[in-house]
Order: sequence, then C-alpha cells, then structure tokens
Amino acid sequence: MVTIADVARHAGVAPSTVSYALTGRRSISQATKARVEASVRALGYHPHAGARSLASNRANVLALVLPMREGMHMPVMMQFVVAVASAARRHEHDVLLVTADQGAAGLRRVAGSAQVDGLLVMDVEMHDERVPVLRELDRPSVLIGFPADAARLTCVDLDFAEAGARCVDHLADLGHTSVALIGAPRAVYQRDTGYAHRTMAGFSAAAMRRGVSSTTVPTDADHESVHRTVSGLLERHPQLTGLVVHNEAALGSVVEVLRVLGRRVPDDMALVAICPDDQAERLNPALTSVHVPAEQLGHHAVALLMAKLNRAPTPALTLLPPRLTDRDSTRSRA
Amino acid sequence: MVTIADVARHAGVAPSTVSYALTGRRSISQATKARVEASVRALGYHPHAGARSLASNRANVLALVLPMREGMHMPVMMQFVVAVASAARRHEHDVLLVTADQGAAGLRRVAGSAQVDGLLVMDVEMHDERVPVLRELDRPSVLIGFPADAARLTCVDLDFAEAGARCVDHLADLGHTSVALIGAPRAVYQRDTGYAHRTMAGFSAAAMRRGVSSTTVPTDADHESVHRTVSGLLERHPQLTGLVVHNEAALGSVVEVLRVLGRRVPDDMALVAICPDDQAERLNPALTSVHVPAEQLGHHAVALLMAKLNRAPTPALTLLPPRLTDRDSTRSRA
DNA sequence: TGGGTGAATCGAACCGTTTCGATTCGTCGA
DNA sequence: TCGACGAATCGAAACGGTTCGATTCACCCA
Repeated sequence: MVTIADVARHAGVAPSTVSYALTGRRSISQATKARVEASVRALGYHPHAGARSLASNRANVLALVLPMREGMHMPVMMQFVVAVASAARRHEHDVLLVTADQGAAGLRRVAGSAQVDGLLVMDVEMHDERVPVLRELDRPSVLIGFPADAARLTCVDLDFAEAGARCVDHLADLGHTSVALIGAPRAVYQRDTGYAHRTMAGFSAAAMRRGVSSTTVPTDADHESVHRTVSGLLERHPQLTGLVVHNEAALGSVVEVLRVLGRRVPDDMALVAICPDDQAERLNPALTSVHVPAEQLGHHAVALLMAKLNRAPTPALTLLPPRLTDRDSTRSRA
Repeated sequence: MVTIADVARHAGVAPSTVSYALTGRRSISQATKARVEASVRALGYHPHAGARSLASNRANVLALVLPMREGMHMPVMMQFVVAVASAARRHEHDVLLVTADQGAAGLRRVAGSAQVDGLLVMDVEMHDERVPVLRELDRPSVLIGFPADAARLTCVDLDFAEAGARCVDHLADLGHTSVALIGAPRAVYQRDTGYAHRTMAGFSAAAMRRGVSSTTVPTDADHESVHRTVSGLLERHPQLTGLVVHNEAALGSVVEVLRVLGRRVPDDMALVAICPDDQAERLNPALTSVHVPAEQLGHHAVALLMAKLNRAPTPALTLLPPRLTDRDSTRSRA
C-alpha cells in the first residue's frame, strides 16, 4: 500500500505537508502543492479511509436506512437511493446501507462505531422506535417523513397534504362535484405512516372547503383487489366522476379496471395520480398527476444533513411544494 | 467515546484480552470472556470501525456498484440491493453504495482507500470498462452478469439462455408452433448487455431444436411503444399463438394491448413472462412465468464474495437454474 | 522435586492519517 | 540593523484498535 510517507518522500516534504496540501486545512505554497499532487498521481496514492477516520474523527460516510415494509413502491425508493448516493458524492461522502430490519440497534451500531458521520432515515412512521434513538445519538440525522413528535429533529418530505388538496382543487376547477381518493394498502394506514394520512387529510379538507363530496378508500395493489375496490366504489357512489389515486403499484390496474367497467377516461371518469412523472406519462392515457419528486427529495435530504454536519443552521421541517401537471386523464366538464 | 481501554479497565484485564475475547482469535477463559462481555454492555462499547480497519486491514464493508443505465427494472434492482445488504450483515459486513456513474475511478477509489474488502458489481456489460480494473484490483470481486471475457473473474447470474429455452419448451409442449420473444428496450441490446442476448439466444436455439418458428423483437416500456411492437408483431406473424415477454416494465402494457386488440389470454394467445413471481401473480390473468430470483442472486453473490475473502475455492461461473411456474396465461391447445 | 507443557493473559509495537505547537525564513517597519 | 510578523513547513503526538512474542501459572510426569 502507498502511504502518505511514500508520497512525502517522493515529493521531498514532510508527511504533514502532504496532508495539508491535500486537505487544504492550512495554506501551502502553489509550488509545493503542485509537487505533492504530481507525486500522488505518480504513485497512485489513496488515503487510507480507516486511518483518516481514526485521526480526523470523520468517516466521510452517511448511513442510509432503507424501508422494508410492504406497500412501498420500489421504483420511487430506488430513485431516492440513487439520488442520495450521487448527492453524497458531490459532498465527498459515501453512503452505507442499513436495512430497516436491523431496527434501532442498527443505528446505534453504525453511529457508535464511528462508521458514519450522519444518518438518513427513510419511511419514518408516526410512532417509530428509531426516533428516540436518533435523538440521543451523538450524530446528526435527517428523516424522510414525519414522526408524530418531531421535536429536535430535522425532517423533509413532499407536502402530501397539499398534494391531496391540489388534486381536489384541480378536479373541482373542472366542475367535478363528487370525488374519491384511492390510497395506499390498508396495512400502510394501519402502521400509521404519515404520508398516507397526510394525503388523505389534505384531500378531505380540500373537498370540504370546495363543497365537493368525497370518500377515501385504501387498496392493495394486486389486480383482484383493485377490481374489488374500484367496482365497490362505483356501486356505492354512482355519481362519482373524479378519482385521485395515491398508490403507484395499483395505478395500472385502476386504469384497466375502469376500462373493463366501461368508464372512459377522461370522458366518464377523471383521474389524477400522485406518482412520479415518468410513470404518469407511460400510461394510456397519460395521467394528470402530482409528481413525487424522489430525486429532489434525496438531494435535499443530503443537503440538509451536510448542513448539520457543518454546524450550519437547518430548518426543522421542510415540505417540498407539490407540482400538478395536466395531462390527458382530466378535462373540463362541459 | 468508550474505547477498548475503558472496557479493559472496567473488566480488570488488558486491552488485548478484550480484543481476543470479542474477536475470538485466541482462546480466552469462559470467566474472563463473560466479564468482558458484561463490561461491553455496561459501558455501551462499540469498536471504532476506522481503528479496527487500520489495525486489522479489514474494513468489514462490501462495495455494491449500482447500475444506472436505462431499461433496468427498478423493483428487481431494489430487491437485489436489499438482499445483498441483509446477506452481508449475516456475514458481519456492511454495504457501501457506489453509483455506476463514477465508473472505474469509483472502484479504484473505494478499493484503494481500503474502504471496502471486496466488490459486487451489478449490470455488467459484455465489454465493460470496469472489468479490466476489477482484474487488477488487489481486492476480490463478484460480477452479476457476464462480460465477454470472464477470465480470472467470478460471475453469477440467472441462466437466462436456459430461461429462454424453458419458455419455448413450455409453449411447444402445449402444442404451439409459432412463438415470439418480446425483449428489453433496443438500447439494452445496443449496449451489449449479456442477459438480454443470452435470453434471446436460448430462446432461438430452443425454437430451432423444437421445430417451432420464432421471432424476437425489442420494445420500450411506454404504452405507445408496446402497442406498436405488439400490433406490428401480430400483423407480420398472423399465425403467432405464443408470446414470451422479457421486459418487466412493459409486461402490464402487453397484457392490456392484447386485450384491446381482441386477443384473449390464454385462449387466443399464450403468454409466458420472465419476471419476478410476485409481479406475475399480480397481473390478470396471473402469468405463467420464469422467476427472476433477485433475492437468491443477491445472497449467492455475497456468499461467493465472502468465500473469496476467506480464500476458499470459488467457482468462476455460477448460473442459477431457472424455475418456470405454470399459471393462467398458458393452456394446452386442444 | 524439578523440568516440561499448554492454556490464559499481558505488554508493546504497529497500522496511516491528522493536528497542533514549534521552527525556519524572508520581508517590512521603526 | 534589529525585532516583529506572517507564510510555509516540519516533527511528534495522538487516534483506537489488532497482533505477536513474552510471561505467568497450574498441572503432569519422570
């Protein structure tokens, strides 16, 4: 292994000078710096990460705690993971995966062993056993999602309440007077996941405000469940003309079931989805949708964590504003 | 921070004894071991990962190089990633993410800085710039997929050629005499991705062997492309009665397009998919399919890498045998 | 009884970097 | 001309583990 001593010898300086030349923590003359950099390239030097973390008390690694519960939409997660990894690299950090099944002990382990400088936790539930642990850890963290008690924590998420409201507003503006929300699987609501509840709350409140009658119903993503959900919904609410779907995995089946049941989109039934833009565009017809900005969320979460690591002031709560794009699944009611 | 010296003092032994008690690299009396473990718990001791890696020359971390190219199916990737992370934990290792956009330099960086003990590389192409780098690295690696030249490398993948063949055999056994393969997006073939080519080759060879006429055609996953692909296929090959689909993202649209075009599945058109079982089961009708065992692949890849780390003999090439499950999208032709 | 043996434990060196005071040297102002 | 000053660099002490040779001690057998 090439060490900093080798580089120092090759460049004719002291090891500490090499360190300062590379980290920039003290001023080094241009000439020396250039010489050191040349030696680094000539020898193929890479600082030993362990030694560096031992001496500097910084690992340059962020932990990313994965969700593991059912009902999560994999493509959105994966987009988020990739966004986090590349954002971290832009800040000279790497990303260590922690699976959710390790629970709070996993957080203690990676933080306690100084393996990571900070933590990013996905899929936080309202009452999450990890939240108190994060609070007592000596390392900063950023949560994606909101627990019931967010005191002394930094959280970021899409403003799902506003997203639900925007869907209702869009439909109401088009003249609809009876709308329904098809949401996440029942299991997601039962385990008290914030985003699902918040969408529902925003949806219902907006309907109330606009004087539109509304219902909400959960659904599993398999075809049969979707069929049961949608046909049941249409039976109980024959006057229904607008549907909001907040369930990426069920989206395709919803469109298909409507067709099978003889409801044309958008003529007989308007449809608004809450899902990533590329998914909305891929379906037929292309769906009017509120974008779920997984990539932006990932970048933002990393930016917040880096700010905390640099002891910069950080907003406790960040809600990204939803963006609704009008496509072919909604149209003004003549 | 609690150090090994603190634990040693608390337990009334030397630091080295604590180390041996915890790592088990030398025999320690039951009594002492128990005392040390009690002190560890009492003080909440976690060994400093950097110090450990510096002293022992082992980081207990594996690199996982993510794919970033279009046409990859996110759910399968994510399943694989999670499987790798949890398998690694079972071997006392963590997983560090490396995004593919960092290219060969990323591999050099994480290996050269001793940040990881070994590397797992997903989505390897036939002619991949990373392959020669992996060969010259001083750390073991396992590839998911096969490059054109796999000499001195360890590779693991599903036996896609056999998977393609099994689909043909199943259809031929049911009496079909004209079949087609709807494959990955054209871009995937153009960048010379092994698995797509191998499925195609296995499919064509089996058709030849069984005396069945066959075609293969790529498709993008958006609804319009699928419509174009499928209707074009049916026009050019009116006698077609069996379809194999190796494109997870397009699967839903294929089923829907067939319905729109008035072909009932399985009565007018038999359908076999190559995709994860849960996806095949979720569609309507439930699809006969060859399972893509992302989870099993992840576990296997980690097992191979751990074997290499332990200097155990390791097979150069591992092809997991495909498993075809008969469901409702195929049926014997009366 | 004394030397040999093996299990259990100790002590110190070492891993490769960062960091903090100390040192050198050229420059400037009095 | 001398002292002060600041920029550039050096030297050595951490950082917290692991590992290897040495040591202790109880026990056994000749």
